[in-house]
Amino acid sequence: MAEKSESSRDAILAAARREFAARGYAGARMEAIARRAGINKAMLFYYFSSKEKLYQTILHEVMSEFFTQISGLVTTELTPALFMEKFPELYIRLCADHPDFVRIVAFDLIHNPDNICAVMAGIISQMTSFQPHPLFELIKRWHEKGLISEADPIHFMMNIVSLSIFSFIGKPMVEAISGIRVASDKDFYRKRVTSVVNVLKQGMLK
Amino acid sequence: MAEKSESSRDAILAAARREFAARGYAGARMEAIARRAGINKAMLFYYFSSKEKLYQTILHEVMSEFFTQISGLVTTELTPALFMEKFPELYIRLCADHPDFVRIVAFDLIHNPDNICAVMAGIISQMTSFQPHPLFELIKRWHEKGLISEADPIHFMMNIVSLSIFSFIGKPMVEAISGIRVASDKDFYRKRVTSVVNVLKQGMLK
DNA sequence: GAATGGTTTAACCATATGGTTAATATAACA
DNA sequence: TGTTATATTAACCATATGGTTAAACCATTC
Repeated sequence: MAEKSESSRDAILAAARREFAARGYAGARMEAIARRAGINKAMLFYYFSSKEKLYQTILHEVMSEFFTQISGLVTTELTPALFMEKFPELYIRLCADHPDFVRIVAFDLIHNPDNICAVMAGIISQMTSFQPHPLFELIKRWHEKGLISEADPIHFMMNIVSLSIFSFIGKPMVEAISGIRVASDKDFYRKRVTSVVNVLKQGMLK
Repeated sequence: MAEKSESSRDAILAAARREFAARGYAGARMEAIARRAGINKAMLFYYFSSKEKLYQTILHEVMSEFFTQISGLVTTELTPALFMEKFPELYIRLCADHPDFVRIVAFDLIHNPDNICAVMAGIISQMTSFQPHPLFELIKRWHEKGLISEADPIHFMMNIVSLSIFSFIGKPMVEAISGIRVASDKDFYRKRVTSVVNVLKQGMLK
């Protein structure tokens, strides 16, 4: 019985993730989530008392996954060069493997930044393995030692994150404008990593 | 009377732009648009026969503005260095001046890429002053001449566009993670331009 | 000043949608 | 086997929402 209940809950979460990713919060339909999960709509409200609550659960799940993965990076003996290699590598793979996550987070960043920022802050404060402040201090020291050219850690990170993530949102746009369609997504993202790492190391390493 | 009609139409368009940007297509309410425009809801349907049509009008308007501005760039005698300076400069200013535009386009890129790509393609094909294919050919030639390090024009453009646009979506995220709040948006985006231009020129120019 | 044509409104309508209820099925356990 | 707690469903409900209608308003023209 516990099994059945678990499978229902999981089915709901999986279906909800897809639906929210595909249509955004306002566009998502509880009915559609139920159908996708192969259950009755009333079940949704049995397991999750409201649309809002279901959404927050998903959001939390998604963000946790991301931060857990990233925390693995920062523990290493970090050099700027290593960081600029490993971060895009990890981030681009992560986004490519979980396209739904990117859409959900991006949507919330655009339309509900306060909420998602609160969720992030909550997750970070609960994690013992990853605290961002030391990372930003480290970046500052890298510049003081003359290892990197960008003095402001915010812009340093922004450059890395931009190059890593944006293609997942902007790819269709660049394709539409250029008229060039990338042949295979897998190849595209592999090439993306090398291009990003090159630009970063050449562009920000002193 | 023509004045009054024009002002109603314009009021609707302005209100719709704000509402769609704030809540996305599905979350936007025709009622709310009417209220924001200071008119009756029925007026919306008098001027724009449906929500979908109103949205498409906005989308078209927004994209046209963008492409018109960008077309001004490409006509110049273009060198890679010049391009890497002027493009981020223009793009970041444009996005900072029209935050609604960014949100609308980003939303559609995430949830409805086919539609917005079709709109883009339509606008480009109608413009005589900007055709992207020659630009992409030019980029290819820059690499053949040994002026830039990235061989693939798609990734070359992707790097430039990513660095220019992403901060408008990701700023709250980086702020939340770092715990650092940027003091003034104006200063932030000015610094953003210099940081981006530095990375690009150092990172992609040979 | 009445006819004309675009503009504006209040009052409606049909339907979609988040959410509820009361009853049933099912497994576990005493 | 009867009791209990959880899981599941069909049928509802209230409200929100995109869209409509018919009448009024107003400026212009004849």
